[in-house]
Amino acid sequence: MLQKKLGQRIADLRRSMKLTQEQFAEKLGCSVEFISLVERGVNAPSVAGLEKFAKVLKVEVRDLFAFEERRR
Amino acid sequence: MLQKKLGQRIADLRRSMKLTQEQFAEKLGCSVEFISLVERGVNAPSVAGLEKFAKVLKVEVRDLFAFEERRR
DNA sequence: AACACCACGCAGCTAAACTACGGGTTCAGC
DNA sequence: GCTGAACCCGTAGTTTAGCTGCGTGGTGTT
Repeated sequence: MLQKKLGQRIADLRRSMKLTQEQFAEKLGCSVEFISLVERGVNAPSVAGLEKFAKVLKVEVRDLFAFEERRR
Repeated sequence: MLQKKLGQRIADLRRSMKLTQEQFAEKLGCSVEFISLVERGVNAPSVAGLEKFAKVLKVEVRDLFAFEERRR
């Protein structure tokens, strides 16, 4: 379930950067297929991978999990 | 590098809950050795693992990465 | 028609997540 | 100065899942 939300979040961030999955994959140095898996929540990147994702998306790692309740 | 900080953070949270590594492992349903590896930054838990860690530590997943610069 | 973007299944490799055992250190208390 | 609790750390092993590649097919747009 976490993976699904994480994927959604990543897809949203990618789109907000106006990147296609292919361009995103190139910047990340990984395959397009993997991006697809991650965004659909089938797979989740490793912690090392999260670091790369965050870097390309220009956010902090913890922001990738910022879908959790926006309390306060 | 991320793993090291993550491990530190997890160790801190565990101690603040007054748990030994052994008690922590039991609650998590994993081995003590793995806890040690994670806290020292040798290994990082999978995303599914992060979910469990967060649950036991009673924090959100993103709080596990809340060591990043407290800027602004 | 053709192309861009993406979902999705299948099959595979390999790195790393995770376990088990055993020895060694530090520190507190008795 | 022994004992036990809590932890580090090395080695070696199993299994999972992170990640790739290829191929198909769908939708929308020009």
